[in-house]
Amino acid sequence: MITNMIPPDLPPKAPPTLKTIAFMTGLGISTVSRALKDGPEIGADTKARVKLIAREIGYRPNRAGVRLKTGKTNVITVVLNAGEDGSGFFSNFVYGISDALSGTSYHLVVTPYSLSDPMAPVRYIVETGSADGVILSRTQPDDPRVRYLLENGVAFATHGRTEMGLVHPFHDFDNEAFARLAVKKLVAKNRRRLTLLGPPASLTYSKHTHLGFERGLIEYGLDGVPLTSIDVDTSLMDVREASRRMAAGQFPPDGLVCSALRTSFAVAAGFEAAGLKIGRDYDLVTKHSTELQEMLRPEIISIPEDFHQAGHDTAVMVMDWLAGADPADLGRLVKPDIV
Amino acid sequence: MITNMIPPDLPPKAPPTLKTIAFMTGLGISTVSRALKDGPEIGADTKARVKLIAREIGYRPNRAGVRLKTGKTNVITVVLNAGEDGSGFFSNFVYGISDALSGTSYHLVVTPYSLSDPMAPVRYIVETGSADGVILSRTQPDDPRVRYLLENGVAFATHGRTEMGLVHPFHDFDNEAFARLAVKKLVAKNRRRLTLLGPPASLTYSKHTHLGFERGLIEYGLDGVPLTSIDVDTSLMDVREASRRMAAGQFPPDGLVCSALRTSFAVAAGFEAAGLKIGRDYDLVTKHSTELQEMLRPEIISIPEDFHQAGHDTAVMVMDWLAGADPADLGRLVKPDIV
DNA sequence: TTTCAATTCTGAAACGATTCAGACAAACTT
DNA sequence: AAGTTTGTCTGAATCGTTTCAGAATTGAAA
Repeated sequence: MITNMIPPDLPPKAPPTLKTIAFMTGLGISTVSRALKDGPEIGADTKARVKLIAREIGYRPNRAGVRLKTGKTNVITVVLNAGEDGSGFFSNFVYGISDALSGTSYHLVVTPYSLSDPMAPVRYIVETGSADGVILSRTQPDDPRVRYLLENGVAFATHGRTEMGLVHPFHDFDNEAFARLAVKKLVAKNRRRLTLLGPPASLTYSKHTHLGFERGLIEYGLDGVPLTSIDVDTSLMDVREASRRMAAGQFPPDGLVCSALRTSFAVAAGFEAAGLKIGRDYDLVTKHSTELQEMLRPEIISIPEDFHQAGHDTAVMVMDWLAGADPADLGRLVKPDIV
Repeated sequence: MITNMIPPDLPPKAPPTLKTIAFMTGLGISTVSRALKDGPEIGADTKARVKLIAREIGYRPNRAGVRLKTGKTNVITVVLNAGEDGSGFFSNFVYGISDALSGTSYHLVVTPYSLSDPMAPVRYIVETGSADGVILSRTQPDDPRVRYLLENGVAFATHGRTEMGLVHPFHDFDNEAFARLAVKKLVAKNRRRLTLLGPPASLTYSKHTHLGFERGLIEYGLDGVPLTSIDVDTSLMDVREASRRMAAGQFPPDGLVCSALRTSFAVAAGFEAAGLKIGRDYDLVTKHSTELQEMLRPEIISIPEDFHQAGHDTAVMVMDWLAGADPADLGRLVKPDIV
């Protein structure tokens, strides 16, 4: 607070506290406290009186007071990686969380981290007790953050699943179904030489995506090779160049499955640079999360993934856990929409 | 905190406080407090001893305690509108802020708001004292949020300028220079019938953009009409449809200036639907903030705007203000890069 | 020897909320 | 009439930090 610009005639008027209400009602502070949270040992009319005044003067519990006394921070932290914004993941995910938090007492704090030390923010949160709950993205099969949070008894939810045999809330998109569906769509366009540009191998959904791709190939009696030199985290320039070389090769794929919209644009650019035309020489299936896609390259076939819902879901799960729900009951796998 | 999963053999081990250090050193709590902040009335060796132990046991001041006593929240809040994500504004801006905050004691909380009530979050922050500083975007010429924050003595910075004759920190992109430069680029391509698809009229930078556009026209002896029925906040579908109709008209423009990348894609899609080809029948200049643009439509001429820097700048300004700097000295207008 | 000042440290109060252990009536038992 | 229960309400302690008003020790000046 900068105080030197408050008009001198308007005294700053400290915000009302329990003491204010206690004074106004003539009651004790502890009575007011209990009355506001409907304690059973407070008379009905007293409660009504206290609540009326509280509403009237716009009383809001002081967060620092509550936090100091109870240890409850009323904060949920989302830990995000700075690089992970494929068209709108970041904003949609965060707004999904805010939507879930709005109307509750929770504030949302955003903590970024570098891929070089994913544990740092999680350790900070645990050591300083700076949040009641945590939301993680970029989940790995054996995720040290998950283990650490469980060991320290902090509520959290992940975007993506783990494979550690540990129970925790998660929201995941069914990437296996996505990849299988993608293969199906390519086969429907008579594509036979398929390839997959998936997520980086370290993330759990890479496995699911590859599995779905393989299953799709088997289902239609095809064989294909997933790319290994590049993934959806590779810089767009490099993806374009790799795609160009691939397209210029002897047997370029005629069907591609790609796990991120922005990357698929780079692929299309690379193929175009090699003279291959989408829809004629090859087809491309990707995920999309914004309406942008059809403005840009309506020729790209896309299957929607809703990051807003992912954010909303994970936030609700964390709050439910904090409210006493069993984390074993919290988890959600979302099938791709078949449009 | 969920406590029921802490291994029973590892006692939770409460984090160290001043009391812990006081006990370990044999000093009083107040001495420890002063020693840690280099108070002048503490002996040099005592300070060294206290600091050594503090570092050793990983002491971190309890935020709630500090906040309760001093009123300082160590929080900076960025107030963002849910709809405003033109390709990456949100994530780049937020990461710019986090970058500036990392290494300081400030946490970043993200508060969304609906366009229907932009004052709500700002009022909440002031009334509950939930942040030391605020960062605003979508600044208007006569912005009630700015007036309100100044009146209440809360430090803040805006992304975009105001025109109220009030002094406050801001970061702004020189949209006048951008629009003028855009006209210049179109003229260089022999375009004569220009139009502008700018920001919504309510935002300050709309004025700047229109002014630059007008000046550009005058400079080259052209006349042109800015669009009024649509702006860069209009839904992409509507922009595409409006653009299609415009392109199908009797004298469609042959040069467009557009203030947002995603919108320019919709414009291009609309013109394409009307059979007009970019580079042949018309040209299009827009801003861009991601490498995506050249993957997608390299034919679109683009001038970069750096939202990461904008976030970084505004955050630093707020912290400087809080540290005692004169807000009159804080403000920055960034010229577009001439590539 | 007394007084004064400088140096270094400490206790207590305060910030706002919660909660435990009572206190005080009024209404019941027996 | 004495004791017990029930229904309401309250004081005090506590969370971790900061800060004000002293206190204790030392050395020097008078």
